[in-house]
Parts: sequence; structure tokens; C-alpha cells
Amino acid sequence: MPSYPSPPSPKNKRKPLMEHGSPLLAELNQAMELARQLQSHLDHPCKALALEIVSSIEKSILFAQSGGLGGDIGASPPSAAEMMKRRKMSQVRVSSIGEEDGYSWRKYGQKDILGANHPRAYYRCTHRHTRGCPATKQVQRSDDDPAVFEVTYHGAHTCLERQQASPQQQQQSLSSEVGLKGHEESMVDILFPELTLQSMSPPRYGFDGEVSLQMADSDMDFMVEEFDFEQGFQFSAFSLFS
DNA sequence: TTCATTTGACCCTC
DNA sequence: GAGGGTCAAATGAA
Repeated sequence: MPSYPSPPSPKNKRKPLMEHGSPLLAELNQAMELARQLQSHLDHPCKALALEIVSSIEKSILFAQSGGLGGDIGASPPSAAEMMKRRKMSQVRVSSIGEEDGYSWRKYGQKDILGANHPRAYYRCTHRHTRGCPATKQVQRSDDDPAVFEVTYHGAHTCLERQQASPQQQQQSLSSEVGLKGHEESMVDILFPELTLQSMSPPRYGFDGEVSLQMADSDMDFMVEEFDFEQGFQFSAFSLFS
């Protein structure tokens, strides 16, 4: 049976970035774990703040690791290339795929796909039965780069949870900044309700080609392909955790 | 006890 | 019949 990254849940706790190491790293790991617990108990928008705290602590751990396992405080910060390399190694963060888009999902199936090296996981909105939310998504690890997850969304969320998730005003100003409007704006809002769109390339969505997004609240980059508004928010998003 | 995940079986489409 | 998507019983963790 092939292993597959499960979305976060009380039963799938993420491993600390560093199991062993200096007291500094131990403290950082504990702080990160506490921040994650705090995050799980908070509602939006406080949850987003907790997410930032977790992200900052993770970065601190990576900096500490830059000086070796002992976390040499006197060591100079790693170069951009080194940071990129280390981030690739700390792929444990990928396990957050299940909640990174701000919604709660419930896994209902997994299939081996013909020609793919990794199985495809099927998720539906947790509120499917209670609120009749039709949103589903499929998550599949890329064959080319295991660090890349292909996420395909089907259907828009109709549950109320989304309304608490993102401040409209913030989204509006950013959308005008990058030239988004109408459906395009909605897609970004649905894709990344907890993140703030910082820039995009090319500066506007079209219906062909690729769009790369940079989020101000995250050190992750995203690339979006194949969006089809005519069929109800059907598109693919590649989360680049590197 | 509750709830989420796992996983084999079933259903649908081509 | 093959492949993809979904169902639902079994399982496990909190």
C-alpha cells in the first residue's frame, strides 16, 4: 500500500523539523508545536495570525539549523540558495496541504492512477452533509517533483465558514493592485482565503497559460493552471513547497 | 463515544 | 473491460 501525505488532523500530527538538537532548537520546536495547537483553537482571522507565528518559528528553526545541528548562533545566515536547499529538505511542511486553503476537508477516497507514480486523494468539504457544501478537491503528488502537489478543485464552497476567513477590504485593495477583477478575484479568494496576494505573473489571468502567485503571508509560491469559470471553479493549483 | 482516515468494493463513463 | 470517482465498513486516535 503506497504511503501518501495525509492532511493535518489530530491523528496526523506533523513531526517537528528537528527531533534532536540544541536546547535552542528544542525550545523552538516546542514553541512551534504550541503555536500550532493555538492555531487549531482559534477562529479567523486570529487563526491566520497563528499561522504566521508557526511560519516564523519554522524559519527560525531553519536559521538555527544553518549553523549545524547544534544551531551555532555565531554562524552567518544561509545564502538564498542554501535556504532554498534546506527548505526543500524540510518537506514535512507539505503535510499541511489539507488546510492550507483555509477550508476544512475530509478525505473520502484514494486511488492509484494509471501512469502516475503517486496515488490521488479525494477530499470533500467537511460541511458537505451539515450545510450541503458541494466543494471537493483532488490532491496528487507530482511525478516530476515530489515536492509539488497538484490540487484540483471542483465546485465552490457554499458553507458559511468561508465568510469568516478573509477580510474583503484587504482582498479588494490587493486585487486592484494586481489588476484582478470579477471571477479572477474570486478565484484567488477561494484558492487562498488566508493568504494575501502580493504579486502575480503575468499580471492578469487569461484562460490559457500559467499564472504564478506570490503571497505576502507565506514563503510558499503557487502556480495555477487550467481555470474554467464556466464550469464552476474548476482549476488546478500547484503548491510549490520549495 | 465521536470523528477522521483507510481501503476494498461498487458505480459510472468511455 | 478499463479507469476514475465515490461509498461505506473497518480501524484507530483523542
